[in-house]
Amino acid sequence: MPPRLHNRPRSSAPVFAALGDETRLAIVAQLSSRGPRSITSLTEGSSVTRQAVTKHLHVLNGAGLVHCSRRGRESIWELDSHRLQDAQRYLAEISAHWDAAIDRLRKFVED
Amino acid sequence: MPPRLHNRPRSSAPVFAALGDETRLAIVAQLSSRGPRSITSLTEGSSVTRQAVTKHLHVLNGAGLVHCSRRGRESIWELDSHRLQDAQRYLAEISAHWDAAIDRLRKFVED
DNA sequence: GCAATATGCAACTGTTCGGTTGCATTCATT
DNA sequence: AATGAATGCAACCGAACAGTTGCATATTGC
Repeated sequence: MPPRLHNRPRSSAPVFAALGDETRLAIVAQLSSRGPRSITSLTEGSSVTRQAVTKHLHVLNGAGLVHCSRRGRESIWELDSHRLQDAQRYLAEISAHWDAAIDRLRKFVED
Repeated sequence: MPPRLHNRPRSSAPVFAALGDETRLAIVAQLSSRGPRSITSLTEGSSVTRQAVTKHLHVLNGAGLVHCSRRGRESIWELDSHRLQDAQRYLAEISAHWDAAIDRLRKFVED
């Protein structure tokens, strides 16, 4: 593996921000369940304009959650699960840590 | 367990939106690691105003991530891990489902 | 070549958001 | 009762955001 510089752990906040919109979350869910799709295909399932979907895709791309590849006249967007898993781990750590602390507190109070 | 009406599974988008801000994520992390705290105590660790912290706490509260209880002249804010775990599960499902689909696709292509 | 399809780009709009400042209120302590 | 500490409330501001419309560009298929 090549050594990578600038490798400090980036915050998960941008990922959460990207997922914090109903439309975008729906896009992510659709990509996850129905596989890589074109913009028009993604727009059909949505209630907003194609351009709105395009914008959301770029936001998701900026958060490292999706990437696209051109195929003919359409661009196929695909999910990228790494950041998703990072965010998931982050949440797991926080709630686990919290629950452990609460448990300790409860046992302490019960004495 | 009392039967709860209006129990349809609420979207995780509001939770993600609440976590999608650096300041709020820092507050959550601080509550998780240092336990329930007052607003002033949370403000000390932050770079913004007390009122800003207050606003963020209300946003987190709106997403069901924290709750507060008055003690004397200070209000103690506490983490609420349920929604956090919901969101975590949601992310786990999405990425797991996606990875499984990708695996199937790879095996299919390799034939 | 031409019509239809798929996307890209840019400007514009109303709303939400993060943050601040100023002032009022509540509570503890002496 | 009076001072200080902790919080609540409200108005305000600039920036970011979600979404739209209009038009340009590229690609497919007949």
